Amino acid sequence: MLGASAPRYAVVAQALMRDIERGTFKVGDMLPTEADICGKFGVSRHTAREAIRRLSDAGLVRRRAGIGTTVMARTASARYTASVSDLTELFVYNREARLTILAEGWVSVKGELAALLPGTDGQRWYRFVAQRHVAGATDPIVYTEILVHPAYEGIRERMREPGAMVYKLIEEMYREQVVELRQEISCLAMPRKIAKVLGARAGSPALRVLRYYVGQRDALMSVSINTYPHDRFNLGTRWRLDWDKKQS
Amino acid sequence: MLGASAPRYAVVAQALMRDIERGTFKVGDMLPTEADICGKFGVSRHTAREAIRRLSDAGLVRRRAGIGTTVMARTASARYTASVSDLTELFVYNREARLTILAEGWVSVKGELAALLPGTDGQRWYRFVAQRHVAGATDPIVYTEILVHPAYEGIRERMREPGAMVYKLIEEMYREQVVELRQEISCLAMPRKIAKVLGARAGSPALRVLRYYVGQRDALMSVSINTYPHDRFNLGTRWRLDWDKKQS
DNA sequence: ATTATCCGAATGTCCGGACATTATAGCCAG
DNA sequence: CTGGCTATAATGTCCGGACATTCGGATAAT
Repeated sequence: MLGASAPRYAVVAQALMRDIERGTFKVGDMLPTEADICGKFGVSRHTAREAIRRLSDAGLVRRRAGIGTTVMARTASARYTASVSDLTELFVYNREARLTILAEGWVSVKGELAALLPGTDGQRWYRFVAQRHVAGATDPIVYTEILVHPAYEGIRERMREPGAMVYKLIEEMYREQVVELRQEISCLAMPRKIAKVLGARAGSPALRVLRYYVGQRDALMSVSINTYPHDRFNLGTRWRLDWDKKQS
Repeated sequence: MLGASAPRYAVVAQALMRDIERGTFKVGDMLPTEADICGKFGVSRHTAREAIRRLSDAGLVRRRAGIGTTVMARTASARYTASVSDLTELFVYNREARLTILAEGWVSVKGELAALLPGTDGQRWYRFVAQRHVAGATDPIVYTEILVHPAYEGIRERMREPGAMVYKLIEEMYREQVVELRQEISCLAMPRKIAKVLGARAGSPALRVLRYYVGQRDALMSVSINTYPHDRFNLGTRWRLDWDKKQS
């Protein structure tokens, strides 16, 4: 399995992983303590810790001071991950596109809207109706409806600045980070009203992208409803395999 | 910055990070050696290593035996990442959907197809035309055209097995892993031919999902072209913020 | 019965030292 | 000038020990 010259901690880690995979230590069980491992393998505590650290890095175990080491997973699951350094990278053309606000104001969350905003029934959110278009192009590339939680209504003063992005403004003005972005993509026939704004044919294929901006403790901060004409949308994602969370 | 009770290695790590961010150590520069850090901060080598390990885990530096520690980035870039344990999770309904092959055979890569398969002009690939449908439903949920590199043609023998997935078969039969999946989503009017198979209206909104399965050394292993009717597609992705590659 | 305190067990932090491995640079012989 | 050897410097591995911190449970006090 491992070469003769493999470091001792690697040998110990390998053995422990094998035991976890075989079920000798089941998920939820406690791994032997560091002292036990030192004794069983005849290594120093430093080496035992180095081995356990590997398991921890791989997400196989969880360590807690005063408690011990708990087995969390049976195998070091290889995962496919996609990653961007900035959310704007997800928005294809949006980065260089300019936002033009068509209308704005307070709305009560009810009916159709309440279905979109879970757990906010009855609240009043601030809404922007806007479009984005790139310099030079005649038609906009997206029609967007942006809903902002009342706690962050202050951003409305700066939404007309060039390059304004809702989540960036919230992070700047309120020092609260967007911790999660949920994105849902579906497809529909271009509604007549939106078609007019976008200069597209009503009924032609269109993409609907829902984006939920979520902060700490699952707090919903903002939602945007984006409608793209079929000829102005293309979303690419690269999913790469990595089992070790390190190894850039 | 750090509390009075912060561990020493954390203090050292913080100081080093600050120096990197301020440009005292620029990207490409060598970080001081472990011995230097021991001296400058008055800590043991173990503590210095623990501190540097933090930087390494954060992707800020790269360590090489015999060389030293090189600065790789100025800031521990917070990244938004999405992750799945299995590629099938990306395919929404596909997991429980059954594949039915409508046609198969060898095709020469040229013209329209060559534009889709970069650098394979003139090769002969194996092609499946298929559909997937879930038990109970009358109409299929997706029309799919699967192209397989000639090196993996052997999978055709097992493609009719229930639950067959191209990339799983390649991994099983050829012991080569799919290291990367590139996915491109766009939108189009449902083509007449496909509409017939799917039981959808020609010209109605449809989603086109292109998937490139890539192995080691950027080797293109398989490509699939999927067409979904608008009412049978919904793609959700969760992007989470994490600056430390650990911290499950 | 409830609360407070103490103790033991486990991981976390930190020190000192020793030798192994890896890569560079420079010297030297061919 | 080229090839190989060696010295050197850096990180990697490993040991031993010590004390700190954290947590759960047992014990004692209310």
